[in-house]
Amino acid sequence: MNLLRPVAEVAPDLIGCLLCRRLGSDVLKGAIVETEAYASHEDPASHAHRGATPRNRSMFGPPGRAYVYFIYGNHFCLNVVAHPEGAAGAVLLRALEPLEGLEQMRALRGEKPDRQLCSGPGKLCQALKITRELDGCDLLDPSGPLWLEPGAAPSRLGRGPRIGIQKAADLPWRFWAHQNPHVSRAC
DNA sequence: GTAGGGATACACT
DNA sequence: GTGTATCCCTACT
Repeated sequence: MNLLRPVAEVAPDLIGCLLCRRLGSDVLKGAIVETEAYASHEDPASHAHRGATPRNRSMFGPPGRAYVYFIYGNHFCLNVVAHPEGAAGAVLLRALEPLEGLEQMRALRGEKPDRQLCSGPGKLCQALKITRELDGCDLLDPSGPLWLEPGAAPSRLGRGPRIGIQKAADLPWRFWAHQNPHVSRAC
């Protein structure tokens, strides 16, 4: 995975990759089924739009790191930092298909149908116990607490506008695995 | 459909 | 330092 590319190219490539989380002696795994790209200052919906701040500093750091932020007083969102040299950007992970460690996920999320364990950016962070402590951690290090592994790309990708934003809502920078029941919403 | 929640950024003293 | 508008959501009705 080459993360030194524009986020709009990296985001679709991350679909199908595995997100792995180490919790004690257990490893939780899920396949990424939905992402959104957030670019730099040219993207008004991106946190990086108005320059670096203490909150978004991870977006300006090296690609391959995690950018975790707190939103709406309740939820965390996990991004993969990716951008060309000198820019900033991140790919928001919006949904996972749970593969391993479902017992742990249910314990963290409460008893829910499997397809609701990770079908949203806040949900997947809760299911994998992702908090701001993981902000800035190296996702390319399999010995760390959180990392990415290559996976099988789906045969078909869906593509459309991003969710929940006001600005640049027409850019088709949301990507998902076509007809996968674990995406946050059908399209 | 809408209530709820807390952090953040920025414009003002 | 204080006030306030905004925010990439979830869970409930």
